[in-house]
Amino acid sequence: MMDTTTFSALAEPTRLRMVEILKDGPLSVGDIAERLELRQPQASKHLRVLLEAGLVEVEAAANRRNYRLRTEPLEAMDAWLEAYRKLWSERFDNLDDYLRKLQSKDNS
Amino acid sequence: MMDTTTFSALAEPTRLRMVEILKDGPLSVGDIAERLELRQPQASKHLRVLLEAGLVEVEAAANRRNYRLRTEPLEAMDAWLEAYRKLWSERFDNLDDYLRKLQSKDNS
DNA sequence: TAGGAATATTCCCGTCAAGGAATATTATAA
DNA sequence: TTATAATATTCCTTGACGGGAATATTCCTA
Repeated sequence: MMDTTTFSALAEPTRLRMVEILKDGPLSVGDIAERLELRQPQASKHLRVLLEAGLVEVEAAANRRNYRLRTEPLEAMDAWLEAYRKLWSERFDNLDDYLRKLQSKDNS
Repeated sequence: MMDTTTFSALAEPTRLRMVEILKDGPLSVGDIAERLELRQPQASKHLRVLLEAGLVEVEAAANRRNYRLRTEPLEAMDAWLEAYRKLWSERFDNLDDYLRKLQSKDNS
């Protein structure tokens, strides 16, 4: 059973971009706001949602607050997806079978 | 760049359950409503969202409409996750390194 | 301790999504 | 063609969400 909180958090385009930006390392609120061309309050608000979803963590550094990506929810998504991967690999196998049959017909 | 449509669709618990139920094969609206204890209109409405998100496809069969899971959006999620997998595998590697160092210290 | 930079929070407003109930639509069978 | 089963759509209401603007908070530094 997958927690929909992660999906909710990532369903907002700005927050998805935040996650993508944070992939390369922690950033302060100001940096994030600047890169995404957001006003600071909006950045803080979206970061709060990501924080409560467990997708980021904060570390206070002097005046700044550095947000770092947390991978646990993404790992959970990855694990959730596991049950579905066989669906498209099966299809691929079927196609593979089909192509093999075609080839053996060609050779006969 | 990941389309947030998939996340939006899956952010709703009922729709996520629909996807999970459809993993084992196509189902009619009535079957879905029954299994999830939904009223039929709500089932239809949620299925419409999934349909527009490309997460399901419909096939009319007599009086029924059978909804089948489509894997493309899930494959896209899987591909999107790829860029993040190294984040937790790296951590694992670091832990692995750490444990190796501990062990070599023990042996000295 | 006062000032200022960085960040968080609150309030307000408009929009949108979801459920309930009723109704419309489609297709089958008699 | 008509009755009925299965499904879709509409209307209504309510609550949550996101942006803007203003303000509060926190922490450093002079």
